[in-house]
Amino acid sequence: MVRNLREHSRLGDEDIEQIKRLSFVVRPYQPNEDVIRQGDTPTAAALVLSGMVGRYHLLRDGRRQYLSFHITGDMPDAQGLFIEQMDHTVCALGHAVIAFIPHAELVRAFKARPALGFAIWRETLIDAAIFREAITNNSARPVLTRMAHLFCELFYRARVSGLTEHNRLELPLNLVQLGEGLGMSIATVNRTLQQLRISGSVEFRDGVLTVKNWAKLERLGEFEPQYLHLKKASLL
Amino acid sequence: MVRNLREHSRLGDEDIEQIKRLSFVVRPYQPNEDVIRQGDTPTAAALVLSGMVGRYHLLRDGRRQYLSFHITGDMPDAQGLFIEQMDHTVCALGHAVIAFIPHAELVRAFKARPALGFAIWRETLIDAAIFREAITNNSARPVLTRMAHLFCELFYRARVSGLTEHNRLELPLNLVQLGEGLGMSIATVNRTLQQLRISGSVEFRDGVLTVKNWAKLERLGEFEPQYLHLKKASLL
DNA sequence: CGCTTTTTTGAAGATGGTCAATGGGTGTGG
DNA sequence: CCACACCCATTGACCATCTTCAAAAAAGCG
Repeated sequence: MVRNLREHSRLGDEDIEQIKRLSFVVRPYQPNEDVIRQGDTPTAAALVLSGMVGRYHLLRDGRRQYLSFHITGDMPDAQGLFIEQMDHTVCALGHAVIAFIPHAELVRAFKARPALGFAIWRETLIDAAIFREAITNNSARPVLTRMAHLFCELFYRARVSGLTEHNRLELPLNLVQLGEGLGMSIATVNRTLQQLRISGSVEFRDGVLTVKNWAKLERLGEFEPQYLHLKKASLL
Repeated sequence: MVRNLREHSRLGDEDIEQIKRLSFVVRPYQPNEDVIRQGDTPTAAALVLSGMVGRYHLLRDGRRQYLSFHITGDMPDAQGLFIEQMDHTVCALGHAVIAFIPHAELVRAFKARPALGFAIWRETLIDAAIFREAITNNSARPVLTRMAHLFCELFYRARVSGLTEHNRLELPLNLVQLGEGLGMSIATVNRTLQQLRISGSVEFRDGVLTVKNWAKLERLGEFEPQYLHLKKASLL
């Protein structure tokens, strides 16, 4: 958590101390298991310790729309701190381990150390920037570009957090979930994956993303990482 | 601003006092004039005093993707407080008047009165909830539902803020901008508007939205306002 | 090995996009 | 006052993209 906040915010020793004093509960999750559901009122904030989680809206007809994907170090429901009712569901994608920090303790820490609150506030703002990019991605880009862009974003974020091995990233998603995130049918997901593979830029198979040619992938996805607001600018 | 924060947050007298002490600069804008541009580093936060503003991403090919629309009382760039570089542009839709409050003063106020900071934090979180809904709307709903949903959201928010006259709302948008917000071509926007008009639920003409049948519009748009996290639950 | 789940493929069809032309309204200048 | 230009809305025809549906192949898993 500390490492992650430092990716984008300056924190003093006392802020770090304050973080270390926070209590928490840890719990593992099965693939596809919900962590918090739409309509719930959480009293603790989740922090991903390992694995991945996703957030999704449930549609009238039972379909899902995935809104974002989160990796180790992310707080996928920080908004629960100041918004009573969840308007979406958070669920584990593969196996995941989550820590829960009581809201009351966090709020107390923010009052003692405003800078800590500002850092987490900033994290929720970056979250919003990622949502904005998803609006643009899903609304205005053709399917190939759209998928390439998502892969760029996921790989880039994982890279910054040190979660990639060389050019590989574990991505516990299936075609259905990819489609539910990108707003395309499973058939199109499959065919688009093939196009990407043929292009030699990236390959996604069996839950592993392998970047063959980052420059090409970035170009295909029209990816410009400024919106992620991370310090390490262009590291690839 | 006070009225708006109170729609969703509890504030004490001292918080209100703190707000009243903030200094600001007011400036009018022409239709389509940019308020803050992608890449800029703002030092003051904008508050809409009258009119409407929109936020948009600029695409490679020069097209725009509108991300959200904001009405009187909104702070469309609160994220600028803790994010240095704008990742999108804010622009006036019709004629608009904007107040600018220096970031430094706001941060000082937050340190003095954490509850005030939490209230504005909450506002940025509701913003994010609106973005999430836009992802779902633009990715997973057919054009008629999608447009109906947007109209529901805009009318509902305006209604809560007391900006509607009976069943009418001034919406300084043209078909191009509607299309750029909903991810559809101008031809489809036009044809979809006609369908809505024929359905007898809503009419949009010459920058005025007229709700003929709210219940029907809500049904068409699969609109469920919980995601707006406003206190006044179902007021229509 | 049988069962389920996931991926892959093909063909048909619908939705929405592109393009091009038309029309209405408004403002400007001759 | 009229002619013209310009912006925005409107319409039609054609076409591309993507979805749907159905079925087969492949991959886990008891």
